[in-house]
Amino acid sequence: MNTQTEHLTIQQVADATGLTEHTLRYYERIGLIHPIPRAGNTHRRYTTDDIGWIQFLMKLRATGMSIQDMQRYAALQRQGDETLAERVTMLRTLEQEVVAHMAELEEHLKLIRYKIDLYGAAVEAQKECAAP
Amino acid sequence: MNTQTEHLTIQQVADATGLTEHTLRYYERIGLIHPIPRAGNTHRRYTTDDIGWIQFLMKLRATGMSIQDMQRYAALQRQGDETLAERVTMLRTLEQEVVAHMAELEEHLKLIRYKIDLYGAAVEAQKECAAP
DNA sequence: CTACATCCTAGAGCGCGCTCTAAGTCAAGA
DNA sequence: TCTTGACTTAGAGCGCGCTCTAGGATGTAG
Repeated sequence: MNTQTEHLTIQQVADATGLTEHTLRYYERIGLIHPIPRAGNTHRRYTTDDIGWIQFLMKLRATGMSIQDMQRYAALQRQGDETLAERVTMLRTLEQEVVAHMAELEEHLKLIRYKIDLYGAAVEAQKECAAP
Repeated sequence: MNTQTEHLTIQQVADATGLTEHTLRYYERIGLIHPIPRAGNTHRRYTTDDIGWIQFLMKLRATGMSIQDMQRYAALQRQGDETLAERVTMLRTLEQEVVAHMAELEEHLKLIRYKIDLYGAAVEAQKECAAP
């Protein structure tokens, strides 16, 4: 299951994920990321698995999941398999929220496009009137 | 073009739109809503047109447009027809952003569903093992 | 050994979008 | 006349999700 191959610095992980070093430390502090083992008891050494988890976190964020819910999810994840059912429940809830959000966006997109067409035509008309 | 029929109190507008009175005053203060005329020089009296505009604002917000951009849009709107072209440009930009955002959500939705299926199956397997 | 980059922690600060407070005005009804 | 309650303003406060600072420790190349 684990494919921990490298020992990556925080900078490398920042580059790989697009998060800043600040944010990576912050995520660890608030429990979104497990306590990263240290080289010489100070400098963090991440694994490629950690990058995978961080990228998953970023996807959860991008769907609109709150930090609080992500903390809950991360805590469950760390507790192991007996929390699978609860995690599935969380994901199902998220799925429904995302679907609803997309439907709302779709709806608003229609209005935006309607206005673009309407105003776009008016702009064309303005140009004609301005012409000799 | 205008269909101003009623003179509505701020409370009625709050009820009609779902915004709070606080937020309505805030939106007016920062220029998202034009200065609402007053009854007896104090109490605001909205029109049904105002409600339409506010509902449009709420849709812009729901698409993710920032307050700053909405201020710009509202200012253009008040300047009149010669700003139509610029407003169309803003709407086109917004359209693209919404489309991109929806594509991202769609992508993440796939992952969420994949995990639901995967973990869901694992949960079923757990139940079977627990059974006599 | 020195210089320099990189990393560390704890905690303060920030931008956004509201949300609420305090103190006061005003109008209508008992 | 008095009370009640809806409304007003200016400005403070808040929750979120980072983002940055200060001050210090550590690792690596020359």
